[in-house]
Amino acid sequence: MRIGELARRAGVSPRALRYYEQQGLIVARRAANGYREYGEADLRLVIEVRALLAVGFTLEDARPFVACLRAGHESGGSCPDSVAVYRRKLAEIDDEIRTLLARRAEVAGQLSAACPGCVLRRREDS
Amino acid sequence: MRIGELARRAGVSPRALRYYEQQGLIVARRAANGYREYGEADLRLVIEVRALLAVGFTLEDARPFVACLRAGHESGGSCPDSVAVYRRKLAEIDDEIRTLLARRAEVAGQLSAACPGCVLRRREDS
DNA sequence: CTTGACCTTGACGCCGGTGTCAACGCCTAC
DNA sequence: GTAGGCGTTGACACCGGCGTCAAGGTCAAG
Repeated sequence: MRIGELARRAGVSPRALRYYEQQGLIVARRAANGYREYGEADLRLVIEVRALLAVGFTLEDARPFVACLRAGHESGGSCPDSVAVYRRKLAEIDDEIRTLLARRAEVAGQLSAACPGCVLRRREDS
Repeated sequence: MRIGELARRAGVSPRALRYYEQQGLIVARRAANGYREYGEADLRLVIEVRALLAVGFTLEDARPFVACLRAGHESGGSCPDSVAVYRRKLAEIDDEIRTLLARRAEVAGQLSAACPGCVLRRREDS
């Protein structure tokens, strides 16, 4: 199938697919006229990438997953490199959550300091 | 004082101060030779802005705080517009935290699905 | 032959807060 | 005079994942 059909089926834009190829993920073979030709397996790759992007992964993060699928594994996350990325991502997310919680506390503190009584309506702000 | 001294005292770069001015915050008066001239009050403004940026506010968010300080209030957060920004920011932060928690759960779920036993070492992943 | 839907590559725009460089002016000290 | 340490404006670079437009090639249907 060509890029338009794959894009429709995967729910992405052709531009995104070309970008993925430019980044070295999901490289298509070319027809005689220069058009990109994709197979069914590529649809799975795109869906995997989109799922990863949706949960905050970068394209760089998605690389091992694509490689894992292309290596024939049923799940993109079942290879050691993918698992490593999973772990790293979990750590990053935890860091961000901690940062946000600290910020939230800081902002809430500033608010209650600048405008006493403004935050009181809630209970668990101690 | 001129821009270099203010920058040193506030712990920011002259470039940042020019940018704040370009954005309409902390506009300096000009000396005869065109140099920016700042007063002590401006130091407080810069410090306020930096404190807000440090907790995730944008320059746009910082605007009411600067206006509040320039209006003579002791705290930049004690004006109604500032309080509104505080509240909005708290809501935004809470949203981000919720999003991150959902992502964390999703990633942890995918990891445990792709690699059963990888996540088991911890207890509170239910 | 022409239309029109599809494809190609290349390149700029976006967002925010700067860093960095260019090319120049001001002012003091030697 | 001149060195050099300050200031000025203007403009490009960055990051990521595309959107969007430009200018053109391909191919099937009418």
